[in-house]
Amino acid sequence: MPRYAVLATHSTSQPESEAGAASAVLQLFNDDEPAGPPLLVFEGQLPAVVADLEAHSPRWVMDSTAHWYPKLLAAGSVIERVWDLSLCRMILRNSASALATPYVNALRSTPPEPAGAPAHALPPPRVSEHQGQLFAEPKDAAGSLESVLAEFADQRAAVPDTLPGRRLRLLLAAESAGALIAAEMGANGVPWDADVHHAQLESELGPRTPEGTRPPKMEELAAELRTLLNSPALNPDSQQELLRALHRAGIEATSTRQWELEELKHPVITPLLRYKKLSRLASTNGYAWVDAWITGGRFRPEYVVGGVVTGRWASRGGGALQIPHTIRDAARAEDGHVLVVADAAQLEPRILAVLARDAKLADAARGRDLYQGIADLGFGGDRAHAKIAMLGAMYGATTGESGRLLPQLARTFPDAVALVEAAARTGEAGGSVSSFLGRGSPEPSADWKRSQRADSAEAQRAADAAARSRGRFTRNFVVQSTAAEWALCWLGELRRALNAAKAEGTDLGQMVMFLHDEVMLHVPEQHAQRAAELIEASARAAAELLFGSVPVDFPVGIAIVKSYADAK
DNA sequence: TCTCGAGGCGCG
DNA sequence: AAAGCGCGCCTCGAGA
Repeated sequence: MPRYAVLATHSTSQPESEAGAASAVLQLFNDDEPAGPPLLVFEGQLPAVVADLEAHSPRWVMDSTAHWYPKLLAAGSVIERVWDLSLCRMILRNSASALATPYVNALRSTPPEPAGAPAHALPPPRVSEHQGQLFAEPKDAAGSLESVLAEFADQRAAVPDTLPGRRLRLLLAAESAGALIAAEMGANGVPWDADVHHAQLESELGPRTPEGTRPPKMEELAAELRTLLNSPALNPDSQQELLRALHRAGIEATSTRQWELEELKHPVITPLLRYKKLSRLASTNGYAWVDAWITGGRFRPEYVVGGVVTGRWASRGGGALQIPHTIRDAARAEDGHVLVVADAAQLEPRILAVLARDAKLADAARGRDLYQGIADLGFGGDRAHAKIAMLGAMYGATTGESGRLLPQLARTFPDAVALVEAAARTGEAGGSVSSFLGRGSPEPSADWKRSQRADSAEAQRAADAAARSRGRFTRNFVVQSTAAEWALCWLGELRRALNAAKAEGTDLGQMVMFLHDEVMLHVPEQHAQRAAELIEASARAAAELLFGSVPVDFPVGIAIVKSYADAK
């Protein structure tokens, strides 16, 4: 009964045999004792070996779930639990809850990873306590057995047996589980009806034209713009040309942003805004997008766990997290199925209520409509103002209506406002803040630190602006990162529940999409209600797992629909 | 010719 | 209605 199954790349100088190269090496552990020698696994045999071992529910240990798991999934092998070294490494690097072991210190002394780089393509630093140095160029991104074993031990040793340590351990487990879910969702994909999408494009843009040419309805609008602006050669895709043409027509715009154009009164504004809308649709989610991303009736994006500093997922390719509402009608359940779409209602202010132990805000958060609750307690029932004030407090708004409403919010919910203000002050001073489970905000960059040593009035203004900007980041970080943890726990609990149901013989369907605080399941029609119940139970379990017993509700809105467009 | 930043806008 | 946070993708155009 192996407790851990460590998966690594088999590195050898031996020439490939007739059977092919050994692609992987497996080391099983009973508790902390190796259960026999490492096991070489040849190309193509790995999924079967994994599936066999999975009967014992080991925790798999691997450098990168994103590297290994898609191959296993493609062969039908599902993993229950994993410890993802790459993801844990990123968390430990920034976490104030991690012990300052040589391993953690070595991580912290490496230069920050380039922002936005693909998580599994980052060069994984190899740390050896014996040599006390980092190897910048690993032989293989999937890791050798020696390095995987060493780093696993290093990572476990970096988590103390304290309350912050136990929370950190939960975070590492949840992040790793997220890697499994992300790979599974990516493999499942959102059921996508290309015909519906094409019909939508045709009605908006007109019939498909050759690549590199303007769709008919955009061409018509472009002609109209040229006439209205008296600019026969205008290319409306060029901001510079467009701005010049607007100025020539006496329109005093400083940019071509939608919101600025909307303020202006001129016959050209309406067709121009229409052109920009269509242009966006055509270029980002047009015919080419369907060609590139819809295969076998599914949209299969790549989710990037750990791709956002706050712990949210990012995505790569297809703009999976930015699917516009206008084309969501193309996300359609297959025959005999429905989409069960659930979203956590006003997640971030509810999280703030817990973080700040703000009893008043917790009162407001009891029930479905938190903003109405805030309005009733502090804004004379004015929901719109309550919402603007709350969002402004979490984002750091200083101007406009949102800024003006902040004092009113602070009077009613002093603890909640004090918490985000304190996070802002910490960030402005160059400090770091943390999520509830211990995901730390990144250190300020070297440029930022340099900016704070201003030697002139002008530089001082820039320094202050940079400080305020970082304050807004850390202010939001505490809320967004903890919300991401709640969502991760929600997904983890839901996955466990779905797998348990499956083990008992009921296939409730697949998780097919995740969007920060929203999850979509593709479910056999007859099980829709049961799936909805599991989603709600998972939300309650997530809050309990994360926070224990707290007086804040985390309601989820659930829609059972055939088309994603009908989800809200 | 290619790369890369800015501007803009889609999502939460 | 936009503003304050976090992202990814597209186009243009400047510069190597």
